[in-house]
Amino acid sequence: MFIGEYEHSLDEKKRISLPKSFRQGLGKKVVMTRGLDNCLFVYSRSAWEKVAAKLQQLSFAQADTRGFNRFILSGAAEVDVDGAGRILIPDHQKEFAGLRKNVVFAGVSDRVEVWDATRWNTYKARIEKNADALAEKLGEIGAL
Amino acid sequence: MFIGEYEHSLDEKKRISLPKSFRQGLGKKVVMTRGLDNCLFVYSRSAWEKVAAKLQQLSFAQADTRGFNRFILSGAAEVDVDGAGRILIPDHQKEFAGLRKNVVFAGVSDRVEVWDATRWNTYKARIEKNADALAEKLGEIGAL
DNA sequence: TTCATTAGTGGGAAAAAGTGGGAAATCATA
DNA sequence: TATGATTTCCCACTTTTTCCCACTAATGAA
Repeated sequence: MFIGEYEHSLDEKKRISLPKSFRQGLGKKVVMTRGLDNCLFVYSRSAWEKVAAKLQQLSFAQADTRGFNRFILSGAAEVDVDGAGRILIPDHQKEFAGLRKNVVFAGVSDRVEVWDATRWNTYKARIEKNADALAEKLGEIGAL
Repeated sequence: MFIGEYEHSLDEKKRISLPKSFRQGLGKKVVMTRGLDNCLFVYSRSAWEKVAAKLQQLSFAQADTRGFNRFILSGAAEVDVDGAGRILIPDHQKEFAGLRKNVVFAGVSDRVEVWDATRWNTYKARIEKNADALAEKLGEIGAL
């Protein structure tokens, strides 16, 4: 269970250190994928295998499942964690998530999300503002 | 399981190096076929045999499955990987996929796709735009 | 306060991946 | 058989990646 928010910086070699508290849960090899709202998702290898197994059941005959597979799989990357606890962000993912120097790691239950700090702050401001309203909605459907 | 996106360049001799991370999974001989959406599919020999077996199960009675068989099979070629990890793209496939100098390799489950970089970027922009709809689908199959 | 420890960061050197091009070998054509 | 074109093999250059070490700021204990 990953929780918490950490801001780290991406260096010129596109390396970034994982927050210490996430390292054990993620292991020495992680899989990063394109996520929603322009962030990246980071999974441990075992968590990723569950996702991958489901995707393999989809056929390539339909255009939308082809697109779906390409979005998830070609947008993913298996990444090694180096001796200092850092990972290397692939170019296409850096671009997708609009990462600049300041990057936020956010723990969200079974995955870690990677955000550009500016985008994160904008997004966070919005959800903080709407938190009360969201809570009411969730209450109505019996989630809380 | 192939994942990730890599951009390499096709040289004047129509050679192109396979991304390092795909080489082991593909082996020393690969099968390339016409793919869907104007890209090429690259399979390892063993993965290709599974695809071929599935195609053989399709009936010859219907005109469209005959056509599909021809599309895949007649456009296929077995290609050797050279000492530097490069393959030679046959002329008709180069033309089919509209490959110019910049070429993208995309790992998609059991196959590697080969795209002209420009076409890929256009296609990718489209699927990224539809990410929300795709995400709902992901939710349905319980993958995320 | 001082010292030791550790997380995060930066940079240099070695290694490897990707790329280009020449020479030998092969094939086709006259 | 001779000639030219194409293919194959090999070597070399350049850029990128990897590995390792070192610095700094923060933390906590003595």
